[in-house]
Parts: sequence; structure tokens; C-alpha cells
Amino acid sequence: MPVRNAEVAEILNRTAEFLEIEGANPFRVRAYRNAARTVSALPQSLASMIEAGDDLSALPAIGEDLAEKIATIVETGHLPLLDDIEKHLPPGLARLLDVPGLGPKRVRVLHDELGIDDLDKLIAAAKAGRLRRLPGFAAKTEANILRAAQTRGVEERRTKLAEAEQIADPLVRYLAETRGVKKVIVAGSFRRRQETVGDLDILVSCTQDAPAVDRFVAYEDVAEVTSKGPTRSTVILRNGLQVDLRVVPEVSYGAALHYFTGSKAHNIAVRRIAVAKGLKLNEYGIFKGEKRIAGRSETEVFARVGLPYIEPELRQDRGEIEAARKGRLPKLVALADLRGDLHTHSTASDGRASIAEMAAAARERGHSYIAITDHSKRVTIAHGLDAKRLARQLDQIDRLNAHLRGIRVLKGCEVDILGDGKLDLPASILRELDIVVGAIHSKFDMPRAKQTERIIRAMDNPRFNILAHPTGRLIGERAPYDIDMERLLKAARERGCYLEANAQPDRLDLNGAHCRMAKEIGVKLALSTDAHSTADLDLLRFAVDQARRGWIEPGDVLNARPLRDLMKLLKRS
DNA sequence: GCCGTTTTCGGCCCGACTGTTTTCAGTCG
Repeated sequence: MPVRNAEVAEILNRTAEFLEIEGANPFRVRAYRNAARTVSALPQSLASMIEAGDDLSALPAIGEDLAEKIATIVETGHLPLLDDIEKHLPPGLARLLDVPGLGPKRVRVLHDELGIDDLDKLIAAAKAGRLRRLPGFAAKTEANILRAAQTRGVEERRTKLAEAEQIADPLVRYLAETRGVKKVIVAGSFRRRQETVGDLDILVSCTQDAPAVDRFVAYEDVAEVTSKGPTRSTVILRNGLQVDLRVVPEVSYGAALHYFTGSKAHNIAVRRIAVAKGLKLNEYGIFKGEKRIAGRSETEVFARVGLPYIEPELRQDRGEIEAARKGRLPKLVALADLRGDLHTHSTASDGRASIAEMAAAARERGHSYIAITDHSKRVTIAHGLDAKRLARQLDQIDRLNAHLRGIRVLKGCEVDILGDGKLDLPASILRELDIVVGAIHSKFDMPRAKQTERIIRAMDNPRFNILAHPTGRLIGERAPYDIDMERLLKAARERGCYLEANAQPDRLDLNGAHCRMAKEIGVKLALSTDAHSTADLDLLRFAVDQARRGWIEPGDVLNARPLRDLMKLLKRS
């Protein structure tokens, strides 16, 4: 069983953590982290690259030494360097780094002086007042660490994007009402439209005397003020979400927005370009010597380092800077490009609105078509349709279409893919449909090869069009089922099938990386809401977010096509 | 440990805040 890229990245990151605790050269530590990033962003498996004789040291951030170490990891599953370190430092020690306020230096002191190597011992020692006797620690630090260890724990808490929006919107409105405040925007991973956010980064530009920070900490949902200075403050809201506020003057707004939007890796890469040009880039602007030469807008900042504007969703240091330099940035798909929705439910199965209501709501949103794709019979809990009920629904849709204006209802079904890869309804009824959306709702735990073959077998059915929520993951609740996405995408391409980017906030499936893989392999995507109510039709933008993070352009999207083109694309052979 | 339109050696992104300190280390983003 070859070692996967994610495992290699994990070992490299782990090595970086231990090297850091050991007090190694910080740049050496960074080298391991950078290499781990490269590895986890690779579109192909290291094992296959090595097998093909590729030179790993040609990859960014990987030189002779790490290429050899990575080869060893892929071959053996181990890195001897890490094994050696773990002989004298307990393996659990690195987890202490997850406690806010504890970094490598303090973890080292805790281990060397008090023998602390896990959370329980840390909490016990803090309670006994033993931390305050250590150099660099005192009563206040001890109290902070104890509280952090007890409340935040080791688990990293992440908030789904849709939920973060509901928290951010009222706070932004509140801050915008402050005297002297000009602009308020949520930057960070929220602006990059990551599927989850760890915290909210809010940027405010204002006049010098505006009471932005004071008003921020006075917000009614603030439970705790972690830090507060003249230009920066951190609070914890009652729901546990951390919010950082940064205040900058208007002349710095663009530079600050770029800086606080990140990602960190993207920022570092851009800053290196600035350094190479003899400039300095920070959150206040681009400087030549002491003189600020840009900073008011992001476009200005990019221009000064010789780059066109790069959309926030692309700022991951995954090739966007090179693409920008070559003038090859994608023209990302936008919500306005979409002409319809290809996965929705009605009251016939588990939806809450009738077909007519769904069609009217879709038309209100500017759509020119909507596919009704109720569940098939196997999904009994959703009152799935058998062939007979589906046939009646098709008649109903025909009658509706006969007098509907401005929108066309497509006859579809979300057909269950059975354990053996067969579809849940016979060809006789599938033949009558405009669109077949296939999905897995059972047997999530099949081994990788079997699960992949199961789906490919379903795609062998000439009626199959779109694979819905292809990995089945529920963010923070259920892991994706184990499939070989590369193989699946190639099979879809060969068969004229498509994959869905599902907009449900707890699915967001495909994710951005998979969207990009689909584009590279040449498989078009359907950006679909999987709506179970008329209001759900507004979720479409979350699928657009995922697609944009995956470099998807309008031409890569099935439902960015006019109806006639779409119908052609849905006809297989 | 990586890397090269100043460099194969000597750099490596940069600033704010806290808490510990008497001028700064550690952490964070």
C-alpha cells in the first residue's frame, strides 16, 4: 500500500513541529513546512511520480535533501529523522503547541523543567502553581495557559462559511455605523471563501480619531476581550468564535486588505516579489525606502509588484502568482453566469415546496431552467419515487411546462446508486428523463477500489449524467467516503458524465481542490443547490465559491450554458 | 533546508500585542 501524499505532508509537518521545539534553525523548520505545503497541493500522487522517475527536487520548496527524505517516506512510511527525535521527545509533545499561548519555546521549557508532555499534566501543573516559577512565565501567563488549555482544548474549532456569514453581517453593519468609519470588510479566509473559517478578520478604514476599537469591544455579543490596542483588537464572541479587528487609515486600505485577506503563503510569495524589486510590502503600503508608493487599493498594490489583480479565492500560493505573471489567470465563474439549477427537490420526496413553487422561485432568481430531481425509491426515508410515481410526476411537469413562461422545468431524478453500482430505477423510466443525477446514500464504508468501481459502474449506464455530492462528506460530521477521485474523473470524462459541486453549506462537495482537478482532467461541473425549499435556491453562491477556488471558468460549468446547449451536453452518444 | 534578473553564500516576510521585563522575548496572524 503506497504512502499517500497527505501522510507524507503530515510527517513533514510533524517533523517541523519537533525541530521547532528542539530549537532548530527557524528557516530549516520553515523549509519542512513549505515542502509539506507543496506535497499536499500536488495533483498527482508522489508514489506515481517516483515510479515514473520524476525528479522531486524540481518541485517548489523541495531540494536535493527533502526529495530524498520524501522518497524514503513514500517507500517506508517513516522518516528516520523524526523517529530519532521521538526517541528523546515524547510524540504527544507537539500537541501542546495547539494550546493558544504556547509556542515551541515554552513547550520546550515545560518539558525540560517539569516533564510536561500532555494536556493533563499541563493543567495539573498550572493548577498547582508550578508554571509561574519557570523563567519567562509568571502568574498571569500561568492563568492564561490554564484557561486556554481547559476551554479551547486541543480540538480546533472551525465555523462553516454560511454560519460565519450570519455572524459577520450584523457585526459589519454595527461597525459601519461608527463615527469616522469609512469602510468595513471581512477579510481573511472568509473573503477567500474557504469552506470553513477559524476566525473572522475584520478590516476597518477610518479617520484617525474614530472610536472603532472601543465600539468593537462594546459589541453586545462580545464575551471576552483577548487583546486591545489602538489599531488592533481580538475578542471572543458568546458563540465561541474569535474575531480580530484591524484599523487602518484610508491610504493603507488596499495594502491592509491584501495583507489580511491572505493566505499567509500567498502574502509571503507576493512580499518576496516586492523584496526582489527593492521594495517593502506591509499592511500599510508598498514602500521604496521610507516613501509609500502604493497602498490605497489592492489593484494598486498588485500593479506595483508587476501583477494583475488576483481574485481572493485564488490566493493560496497554488500557482496563481505564476499564472498572473504570465497573464494566464482564469476568468472565474460568477453567480451571474449561471442560468439554472440542476439538482432540486419537491414535496414529492423530501422537499418543502411544490414543483410549480420551485419553478416560480427559480424564475424570480433569473434562472431560465430548473431540474426537479426528487429521490428514487431506495431512499425510503425521503419518500423516494418509484417508476410509477415518477411517471406521474413527468406528466405533471409536461402540463406545467405547457403554460409556464420564462422558465423550463427539466424532468429529472436523483437516482440512488445501489451497492453494486446499478441504478435504483429501470432504464424504461430513466429514458423519459431530461437529466439523471446519480448519488450514493448508503454503504459509505466500502474500500477505496470497490467504492470507486461502484460509481464507475453507475456511470456505465448510458442514462447517467451527473454525480451528485461526489464524496458524501458532511463538513465536521462525516468524512468523505474513500474514492480514487482521479480515476473517477477520468472515467467520467470517457463516458461523457459530469460531477456536481453541491452548494449545501454542510456539504460543499466537490471542494475547491477537486473542482480544480476536474478542470485539469477536463470534466465539466454542475453547480447545484440540492434545494429542498425555495429559499435554498439562494445557496447557489456557495457552489460558486467552491468552483472559483478551483479555478473554474464559465466554460467549465454545465449550468452556465443556455438551455439548448445544456440539452446537447446531457445527450450521451 | 531552499534558492538565485544583486547572490552557489547568505539571505530567508513583517508588525502588533502581551507579559515579562528594564530593553525585549514569545506568540500570533
